[in-house]
Amino acid sequence: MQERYDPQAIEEKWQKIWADTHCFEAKTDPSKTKYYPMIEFPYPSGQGLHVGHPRPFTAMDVIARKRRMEGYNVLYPIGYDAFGLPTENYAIKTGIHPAKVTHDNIIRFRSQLQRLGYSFDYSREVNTSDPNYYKWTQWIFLKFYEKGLAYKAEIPINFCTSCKVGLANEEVVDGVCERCGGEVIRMVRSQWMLKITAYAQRLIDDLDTVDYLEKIKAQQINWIGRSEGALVNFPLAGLDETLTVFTTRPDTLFGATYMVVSPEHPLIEQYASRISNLDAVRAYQKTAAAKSDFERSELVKNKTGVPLEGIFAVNPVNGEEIPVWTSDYVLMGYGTGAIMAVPAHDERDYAFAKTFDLPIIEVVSGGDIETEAYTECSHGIMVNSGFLNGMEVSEAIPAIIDYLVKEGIGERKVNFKLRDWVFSRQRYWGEPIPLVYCETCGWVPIPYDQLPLELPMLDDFSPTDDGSSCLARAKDWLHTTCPKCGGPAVREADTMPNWAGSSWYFLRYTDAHNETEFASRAALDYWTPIDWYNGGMEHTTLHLLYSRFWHKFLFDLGLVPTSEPYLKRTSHGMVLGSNGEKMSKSRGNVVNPDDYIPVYGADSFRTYIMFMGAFDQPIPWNEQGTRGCRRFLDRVWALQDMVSGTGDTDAEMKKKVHATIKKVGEDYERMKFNTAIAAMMALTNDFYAKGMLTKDELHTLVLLLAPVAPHISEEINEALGYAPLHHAPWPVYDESALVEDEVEYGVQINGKVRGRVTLSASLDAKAVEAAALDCAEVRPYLEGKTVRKVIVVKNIVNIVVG
RNA sequence: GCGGCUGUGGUGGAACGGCAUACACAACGGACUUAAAAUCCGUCGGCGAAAGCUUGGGGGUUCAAAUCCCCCCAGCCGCACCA
Repeated sequence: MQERYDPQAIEEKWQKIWADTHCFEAKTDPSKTKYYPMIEFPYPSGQGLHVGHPRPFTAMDVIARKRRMEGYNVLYPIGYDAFGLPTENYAIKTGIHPAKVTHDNIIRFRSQLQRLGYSFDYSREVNTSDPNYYKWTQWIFLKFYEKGLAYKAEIPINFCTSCKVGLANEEVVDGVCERCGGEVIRMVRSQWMLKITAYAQRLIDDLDTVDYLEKIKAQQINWIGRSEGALVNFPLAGLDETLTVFTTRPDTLFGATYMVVSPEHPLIEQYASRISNLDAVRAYQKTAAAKSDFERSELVKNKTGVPLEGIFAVNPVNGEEIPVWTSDYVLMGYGTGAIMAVPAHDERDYAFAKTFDLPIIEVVSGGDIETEAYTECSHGIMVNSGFLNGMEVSEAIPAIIDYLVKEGIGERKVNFKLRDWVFSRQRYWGEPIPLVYCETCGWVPIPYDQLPLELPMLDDFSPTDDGSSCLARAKDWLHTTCPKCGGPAVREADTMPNWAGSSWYFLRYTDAHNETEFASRAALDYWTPIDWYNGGMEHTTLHLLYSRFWHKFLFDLGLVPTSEPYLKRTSHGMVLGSNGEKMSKSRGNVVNPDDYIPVYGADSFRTYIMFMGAFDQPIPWNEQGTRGCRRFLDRVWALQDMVSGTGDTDAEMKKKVHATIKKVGEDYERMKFNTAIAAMMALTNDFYAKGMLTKDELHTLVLLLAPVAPHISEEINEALGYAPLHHAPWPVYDESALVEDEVEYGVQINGKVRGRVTLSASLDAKAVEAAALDCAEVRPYLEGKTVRKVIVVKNIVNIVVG
């Protein structure tokens, strides 16, 4: 008689064995086939792990453990994305140094992870805020600088006029500062940028070479936002100057009745003296500056704007003079910051023209421009458009572009929504940007052999009055000498964004302790690319794109062996609070796994987090379910007392066992963890119904269960007398055991199931059809009707009558 | 607003275009117990008198639709300085 299932004792025992034997520490060994699964490393927040973390961690632990059982050399690493805003804000509030806060949080995270029994290789941990790590982040940044892909630009930041601090978008709530409710303005600062747009086309094209979920590819493609069109130059009346616009619809050029420039467009400053209503324009610019791009495009229905009185443009194809307006629905960051407005065929322009009573000229027939813009863009017929008249839109586009090129008034242009990456933050808790500014030499990089450029130790982390990070107050650190000329120089006081360290951490895992390179070529050649990367859908556009960009850059320098970092990318749904809302401290609905492990055990917790719902869908936390999974593991444990004999109980049970092997293996690969667990529950129920099982059958069950609930599986496996199962072979099903000799057919009349017949599997379709027609349950439905057609497919017979 | 996704019993969910509701949770009944808990065994979607109807609503494709297409409604995620 086995003792009662005691998860605490079992889990402690096996976690110690795994740690003592270093069995999950990966060894670079080219004689073995590697497998590199990865999760997104966590941000070590002060709240510790919440129940959302274990969902992806457990999922990939299942994959990692299954791969080991399949004989692969597995690297399943873990690290900490440790720079960032919450830690810095906590430091400002408490005066405790962020490095200390981070250190303590990481200790807590690690112990929580270990208690969940993950098969991480803790010997390769990375911490992005460790100088030995960010030395290489800085090194890569200098490579970007060296290749001309890091540059300075004037970009607005959110600035709280009351606390005098630059704010993240997230800290601006309803247009005011989240902390003090003060007014937030957009203040232009000179910031470092990374030229991700240089890689836009390759970031789209290379998606064809990787196995990402289609929705992830779609998100990336839409975010990059490639569109083909033309640049068109509009001369300004009476000035030796043209206003250039980007348009995807050059075919509608004859319908352009006015132009709009963004409130930040340099044209306004350049010709300020000619604008007769300058006060109104200035006032409008000020209002627009307070809004984010997001707010601007959101308020699409109520269009606002001001004409630039005194400035007119000339439509280059028909010589018409048209007014120039400024409006905040035109964004400086997209295209040229100016548009030609064709209200008849663009919804935003239509709304604007209606608001300000501007002319609307139809140039594509087929719509009703009295009521709405007609935006059909392929088969409409051109009208009121000179030489384009009579063409379909699809013909008119190349025709007008040829004309523009020939006349020297425009050119073909591919445009991307993707913008270059603003890489400066006015913060303390980030990687220092390793450049100095010298009056004589300009921006000068710090020599590679002087990296890392460490953050200076400070006591006060609050920002300075002008919005610079507190580094600007560390005078001893800030003032230095120019590495080039030896003259006085000032360090860059901005730091890098949190995204920097997470853009290459997967490379460091392959060789985490290397002091002379970010990773050795041998380690990179063996371990990269990552075979399977799972993460949140919320990282699909930014982190995923940024890290692919860095990887391609390193590939171009010959520093990594592949142009894509991840072969496969999947995503998990968020675990919501029990009220169905996103878990957050402010909502008070955060659930911590620490509350459940002592009560139910880590295995029950892991099983439930995988069982609770479809892995790719969001799901509210529900404590009750953990109890159900504990009940399941109790029942598995108690199977030990029902073991009798070896081999198969009987042919019927053999079929069930092998069907379960097949189902569980396939479902793990498809990330259908919930149905894999349901299948193991069902098999367990079958053993109970039978009242017995063999030793081999129990062994098979614990092998299947091991990736999800490794501790209890090891314990039962050991009690059965087998060697530890974390490298035991994954069970193989016997196809011949699955063959059914009878099939139950559902018999439908016109698609509705009316009866069923059980027939030998060897019968052909004709015989099945005859048996179905003769079935007692369906005969009444056939009386007085003509059988028009009978379809026999799989285990369905559909009889069409009329 | 733009982009992506989701909608099935009291609840979480299952279902290569092929018998809707597997597996659990909750509830209820029984056994065991002085009793309770635990455990084990069992019942369990709704409406309709019935034929039947029923996968957010409406249309379509198909022999067959939760699944594919179109429109609508509701909700979730992201939107570039949260990570």
